[in-house]
Amino acid sequence: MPRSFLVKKYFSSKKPCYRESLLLDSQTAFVPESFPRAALPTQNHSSALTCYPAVPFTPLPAPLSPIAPASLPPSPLGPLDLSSSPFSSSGEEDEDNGRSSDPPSPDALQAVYHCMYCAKSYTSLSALSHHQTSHLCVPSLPAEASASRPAFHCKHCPKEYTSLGALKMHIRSHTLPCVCTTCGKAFSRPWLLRGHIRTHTGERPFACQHCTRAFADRSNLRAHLQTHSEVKKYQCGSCSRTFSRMSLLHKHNASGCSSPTS
DNA sequence: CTGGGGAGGGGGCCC
DNA sequence: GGGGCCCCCTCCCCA
Repeated sequence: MPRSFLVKKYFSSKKPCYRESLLLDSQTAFVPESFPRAALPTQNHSSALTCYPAVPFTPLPAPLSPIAPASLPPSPLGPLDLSSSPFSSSGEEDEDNGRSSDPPSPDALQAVYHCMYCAKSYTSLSALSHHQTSHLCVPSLPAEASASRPAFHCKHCPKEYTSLGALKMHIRSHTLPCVCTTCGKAFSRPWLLRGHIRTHTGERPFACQHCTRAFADRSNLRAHLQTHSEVKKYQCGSCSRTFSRMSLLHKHNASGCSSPTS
């Protein structure tokens, strides 16, 4: 059984902002100044299913603009909340589906239209309408608001979605159409299969710039990069100790954090 | 017990 | 609308 069907995420209170987290992870926050930025490979591993090219690593050219790690506010739950830094003022990084390349949020302008689900305000009705649709996939909708929305139910599990596309995507996790020709293991998406195939081929296209290690998975490289950082991404709210992984923080908390704040 | 690597899944964004 | 890709997250296992 897929592991993710067993346990859902511990902390999902904040909607992830990928644009923001990408900025933090790969550009600024979690790489101490003593380390240059990691060279994450660009999107050139898409052909792993059919061939296994040697992937060159092109260091990202963006300069370091580090946020002083020592000044990071403690965050008892999950990642350090760097969104509260001066680089992301309230409302500036709108959670408008992560499309932060758009003009600044209307929050900074004269807001006229207020969202009925949250505190956001917009200067145009269209912007408000677009924003409010983002609430319609949230299970905690007001009943009267969700009652008129179509619901697509998964026939394999109790989950339901507001769009057929989302449901189809979910159903793939049940049907597992991507099958490894080597071992027969099935996956929901092709890129998952590609990552799995690397376990057979030994391909490790994601190399650490700080040591000789290489990884088959970008997420694992990212986690590994945390080990090179003196200030880890996840911080205990009680003892301010930092950890490279959320799971380590969970273990730390589960074992009973008795360390006084130092 | 802790830290880290390996493997994998889900949701979301972009093209 | 679908596919590709990304990020976040989790669990398992081992040193």
